[in-house]
Amino acid sequence: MPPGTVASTDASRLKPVESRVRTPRRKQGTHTIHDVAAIAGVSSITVSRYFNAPEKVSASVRERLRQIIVETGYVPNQMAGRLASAESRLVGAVMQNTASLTFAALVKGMSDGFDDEGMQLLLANTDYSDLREERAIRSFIGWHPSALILTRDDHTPDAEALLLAARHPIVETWGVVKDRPFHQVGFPHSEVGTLLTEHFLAQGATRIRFALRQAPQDFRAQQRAEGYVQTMRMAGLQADVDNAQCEDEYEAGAQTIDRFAQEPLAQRPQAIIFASDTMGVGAVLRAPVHGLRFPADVGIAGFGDAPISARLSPALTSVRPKPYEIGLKAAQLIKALKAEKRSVAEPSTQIVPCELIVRESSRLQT
Amino acid sequence: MPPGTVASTDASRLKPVESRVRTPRRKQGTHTIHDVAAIAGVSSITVSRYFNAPEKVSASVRERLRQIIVETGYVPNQMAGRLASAESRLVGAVMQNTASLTFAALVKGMSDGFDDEGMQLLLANTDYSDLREERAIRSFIGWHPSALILTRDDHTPDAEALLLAARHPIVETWGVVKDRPFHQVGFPHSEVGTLLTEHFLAQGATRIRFALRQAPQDFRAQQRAEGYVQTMRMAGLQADVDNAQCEDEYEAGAQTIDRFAQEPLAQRPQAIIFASDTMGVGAVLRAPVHGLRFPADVGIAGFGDAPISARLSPALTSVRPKPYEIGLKAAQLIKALKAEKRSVAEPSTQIVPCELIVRESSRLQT
DNA sequence: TTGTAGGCGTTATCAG
DNA sequence: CTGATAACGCCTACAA
Repeated sequence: MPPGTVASTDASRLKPVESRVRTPRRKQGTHTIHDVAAIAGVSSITVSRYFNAPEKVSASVRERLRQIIVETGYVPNQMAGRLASAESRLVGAVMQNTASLTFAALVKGMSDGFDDEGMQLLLANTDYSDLREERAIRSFIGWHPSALILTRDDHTPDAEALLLAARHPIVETWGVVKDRPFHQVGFPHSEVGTLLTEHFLAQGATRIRFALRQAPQDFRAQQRAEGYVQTMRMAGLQADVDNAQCEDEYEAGAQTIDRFAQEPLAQRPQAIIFASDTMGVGAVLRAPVHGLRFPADVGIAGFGDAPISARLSPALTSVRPKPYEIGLKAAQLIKALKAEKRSVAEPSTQIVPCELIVRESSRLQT
Repeated sequence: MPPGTVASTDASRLKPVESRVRTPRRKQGTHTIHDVAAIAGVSSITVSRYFNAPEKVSASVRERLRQIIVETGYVPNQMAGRLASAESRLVGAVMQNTASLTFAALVKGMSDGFDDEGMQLLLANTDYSDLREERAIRSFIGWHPSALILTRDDHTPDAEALLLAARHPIVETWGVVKDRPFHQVGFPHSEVGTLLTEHFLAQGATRIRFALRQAPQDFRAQQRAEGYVQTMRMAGLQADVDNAQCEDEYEAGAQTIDRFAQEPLAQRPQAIIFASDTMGVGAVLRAPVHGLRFPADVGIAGFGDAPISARLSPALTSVRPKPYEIGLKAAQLIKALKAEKRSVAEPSTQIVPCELIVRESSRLQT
């Protein structure tokens, strides 16, 4: 029935004829599925099937549609399609700091993971603010996403409630902690502290320091420190956490070394674990000022495996996380859940372990 | 009218009662605007106005709705809203390599720029492939985005055609080149080559080399080299482009220095411009092997102002691009275009200039 | 393999 | 300031 025509049923006759007064709202310039169908002389559902289940369309019709679609440049309207099917194929990802290499790699992993399947990634940045995270979650929920990917586990109470009420999978990535009601992909950050502490313990060190930068938002660094503290305690040794109060991370590492240089030789730690490679690099670059050499004067190590770490002298021992793999696995998990339709049931935990990369900086000469 | 009830107008009586045969498709569990309206005893359009134009709703109704919305946890379905209003509030961003710091900063700028306004960012990664870019553009177009942000200007012919036919703003970012039919925000990469070349020319250098890494995808580095070549020609000097054939960028810079060290003193250039800071850093870290010192033996400079560049010895002279600002300005441009509704008309070009950061590595001692 | 009818949840339009 | 009605463009359910 072409637009503008009114079906003349008995019912329509009951009303005055001015019933067709509304002006149509159709945006001009874009073709609809009906246009394509009309040109091809088929019904619109056939065109729909051409896109969503081509095997159900006969080869001849399929070929005709292919041509018409190329000629007209028709692209199905996702808004309409997703509304009708109640399946958005949109995945919301909420990042703490899009600009950091780690989160950027995470995003790339997700992006690559979703590249097939026609899943699209909705991205939000929060700058470590839980309130901005809540805002982002709220916005995303309006899009009825196929899944939400988060990068922290300490949400605001309102956000947590929203997530618990959600009807789609929630995946918390990067860190992994116990007893969360959502899927998790990543690794426990405390393990990093443990790994590095054990590395030095195994070499016979007893005085090991952990150098942290005061940055309340980065609770992951705090978790790494906790792993260190616990491991030291288990070994019957005293934990020694150095807190640098410095905006700049390189400078924080440098200041840690400045303080170290002031200490009497006998009291100095044999090893320093930096909360991040950035701090470790800052330390390596500052050392010559004090005539210090690593690992001769003190063994050091970091976390993150920054590209520069392997190239410094001394090369910096580090723990390498795998953010790209984590992003990729999160995407794969979501695709698998979607395929199985067991979306929300039994949250799973997937560990993507870090790797200890031992380099010159941590080889204690005992 | 609760679902399932049929209004018994005269018209409905004319048909047999089996008129309500279809099963409703409503997803259970989510509230709709009608539910909220029914509870409040208003019509659904009033609820719509509560969200989109609250000032048009009386204070008393507004307060009642606020409560009901909190209680029910109602969130408007964006899919339906955007379909009806034909305004998606979705912006598609196509990045070449999400994992690089530059693109990550670009994304953060956009994200921050759109944080208000309820605009959402759809992100795609292409790994420098123009075919993947075309795919991403095609997917995004189905979402009828409010704008598309791209990070290259050499699209496939099909992609270019899609973009020209698009009814929303297209913004090409990062690089800026002449005679494009779209908005552009960024800077001409050739200018970077010019800037650095002039920096050395001004210090009296006549033998200046440009060190490039063979990486066909990174056509921006090529553009920087071209700026150098042109500036040298204008100065009546001979261009001298060194091509490193190396996957790793640090190593490429190191190899450039290896080659330099082999050259007879008299023939050596007085300055080397690296296509990127990464190469420059590789050079600085390799120099001690050859007993070379910058700038005493040769002045060097890079591009990108990597965080480490300022902290090396010697500190590396660099040209600092402003990816975050570029992303932010692209977002602001899109918001402005939306406000003015002059979406596609007269493409604009907005230069976000780079900054030359002169450090020790390039101070020629003439 | 193809088609018909109507719903998905919202907003534009027009009327009070 | 509030409401009735009909789009928006596609897809599910059912029918042939």
